[in-house]
Amino acid sequence: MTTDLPPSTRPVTLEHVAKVAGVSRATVSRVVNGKSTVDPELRRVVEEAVAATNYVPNSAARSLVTRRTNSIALVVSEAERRHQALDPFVGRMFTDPHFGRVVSGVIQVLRPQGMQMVLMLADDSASRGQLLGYLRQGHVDGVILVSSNATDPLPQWLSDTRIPAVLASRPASSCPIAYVDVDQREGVRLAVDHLVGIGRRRIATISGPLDMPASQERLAGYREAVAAHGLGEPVVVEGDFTQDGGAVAIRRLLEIAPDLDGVFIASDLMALGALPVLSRSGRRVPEDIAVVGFDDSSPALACDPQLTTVRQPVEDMAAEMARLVLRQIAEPSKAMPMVVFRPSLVVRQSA
Amino acid sequence: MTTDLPPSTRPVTLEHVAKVAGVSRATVSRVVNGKSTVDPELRRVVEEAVAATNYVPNSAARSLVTRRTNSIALVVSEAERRHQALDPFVGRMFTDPHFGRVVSGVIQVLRPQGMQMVLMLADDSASRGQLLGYLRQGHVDGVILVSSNATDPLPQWLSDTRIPAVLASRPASSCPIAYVDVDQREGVRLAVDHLVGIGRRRIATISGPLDMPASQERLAGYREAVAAHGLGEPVVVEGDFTQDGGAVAIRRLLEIAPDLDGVFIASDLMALGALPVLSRSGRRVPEDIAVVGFDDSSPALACDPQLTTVRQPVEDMAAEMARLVLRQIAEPSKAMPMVVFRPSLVVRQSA
DNA sequence: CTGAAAGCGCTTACAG
DNA sequence: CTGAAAGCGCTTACAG
Repeated sequence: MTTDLPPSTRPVTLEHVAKVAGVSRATVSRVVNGKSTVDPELRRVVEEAVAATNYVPNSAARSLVTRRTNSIALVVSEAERRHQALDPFVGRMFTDPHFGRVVSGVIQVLRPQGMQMVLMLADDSASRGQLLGYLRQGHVDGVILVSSNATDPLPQWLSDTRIPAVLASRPASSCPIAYVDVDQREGVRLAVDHLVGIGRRRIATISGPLDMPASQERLAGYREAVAAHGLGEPVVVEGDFTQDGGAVAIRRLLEIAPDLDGVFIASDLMALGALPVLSRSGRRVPEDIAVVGFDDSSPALACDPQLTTVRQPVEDMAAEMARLVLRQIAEPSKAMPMVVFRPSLVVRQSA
Repeated sequence: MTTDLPPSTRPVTLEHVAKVAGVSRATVSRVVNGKSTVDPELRRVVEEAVAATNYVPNSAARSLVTRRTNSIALVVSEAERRHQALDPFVGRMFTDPHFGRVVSGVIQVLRPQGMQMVLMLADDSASRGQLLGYLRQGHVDGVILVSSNATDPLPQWLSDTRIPAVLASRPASSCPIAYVDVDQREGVRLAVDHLVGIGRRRIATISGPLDMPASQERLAGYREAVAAHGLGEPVVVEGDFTQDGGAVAIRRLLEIAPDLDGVFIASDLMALGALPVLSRSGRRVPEDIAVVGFDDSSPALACDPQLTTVRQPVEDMAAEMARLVLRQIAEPSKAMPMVVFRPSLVVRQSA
């Protein structure tokens, strides 16, 4: 528990423990690694020596021979930023609570396995190249890729190199790689069904950027649901997943279709931008227009009224990603599993 | 750029490159590590061989001899959760955008140095013990500690073990360790000065949890500023840095001092909870009560009206933390630097 | 400037 | 079940 050794002493090695226990290094190694083939009495002696010396194995030495590092990379991949000079800070995605939930879910399963997570950012070709070198050099045992970039070459590269890898969503272009995703269409169906259930008939949508697969899926889900309920012409405005973008989009929507009584907004953050516009236009939420968002992120609670929204089980999905890499590491196989989770609807005040 | 090698081939080693270049391993090593003492012609030959073989050094082998891992740990330390069963997910702090900004700032300076960041969570004594073992085993070269835990033993442990380390804020109990912080009092002074500047005289505060040093400092700053302006009795309610807590606190404040015309709220999130209460009580913001928050986090923009708030240069502070660990790693010294940043006031609509 | 050799701390066949 | 020994891939005095 405490650190008894003089701080600047050389680290204790297997050799040292072996001497204390009066056995060979091999035996100490076996005990430390929990191999069963050790005499109980010897095992006890060794364990005492380990405790007495405060021994901790050197992981570099271990990695060198086992070719395992007990760590996986969580790679965040973003499109290249245009105005680097104006915005010197990297990794916009890091400040997204969604990212935090992914980290949480991943760490949750990694930790009990003694696996560590190294966080990497790939946001231009230089960093992507550096990343590949890093992976090929075997610095991590596998990778989980969270990409916000529709034209990301990483999924294909990962797939080519056969490094154990899992994507946080369906790859934009089909490529043989494991991934975890949520059933986007199902989520939107939930939203539209709910709106219809509370009597809405004139239901529009604000989509996400349509170069992102998730946005495409959500829009498709909207169209399907509207058709299924015989709701007439779909009304669609494309948004950009930002708060300001939500405000702009809802204004356009009100111009196009002033008689709306329901809207599905493809992200909570856009809904957060949209609500004040609605309120200033004299429309009450949910009485005049019912609003459903997507994500169940913190903006949903910041909304006034609080947002009814589609929840993805992000932590569960992240945990599953971790399990999938771990499995690939343990037993490399040709199988590229995909796991699709079901979303749920969180009903609050806005619809 | 591309991966020409058959995927399952053995990795290329120094040995291999040396053979191709017709030199010794030592020479290849020197070239790869940029040692200047190599004949230009030989260097060229080696560089070609490296490129031709697609050589990447094995980092475990390198670490084993250099005793450097080229990685640092970003440790998030939280108090133990009470209702583990109800809340199976770990690392609440990860979803805080503040954390994302720290990651961003740290990665920004680590990356050009080829250093990696491993993310670790310490949230109970088991994980703290595991962490210590990990550090002593030399798995990382240094650590940056972000602690939300007032009674965290980690700063002291880190200080005892002499591992290069930097804290993200002043340690709760004084202990000799480097840290970076923002001048909390100065920030509050900015807020109160602004409120006075727009004519407010009856200014209260909602503090953070008073077992946290940052909360104590902010409260002290409030008291100082109120005294400096001769504003009469301080009016204080303790909050808990949550949205709901903000709502509860503002209600109490209105009971205690119904004639308030200004309030400094020690976090934006609490302000987000407070504003709707104010509005429902019939008070307009900023006309009747001017509100200033702290953090300039996303809730500040989610507020309606948008929040005037104190901004900490979080990314800059995080970058500085990274520089400080790096410096400690490069030249271990007794000096335990502390760097204090100046906050600024972001004026929006609420005051 | 270059190379032969030792050594970093571990794991793992291989004998016994 | 246990130990002696080889070997993982690199860096770095040390000679030359």
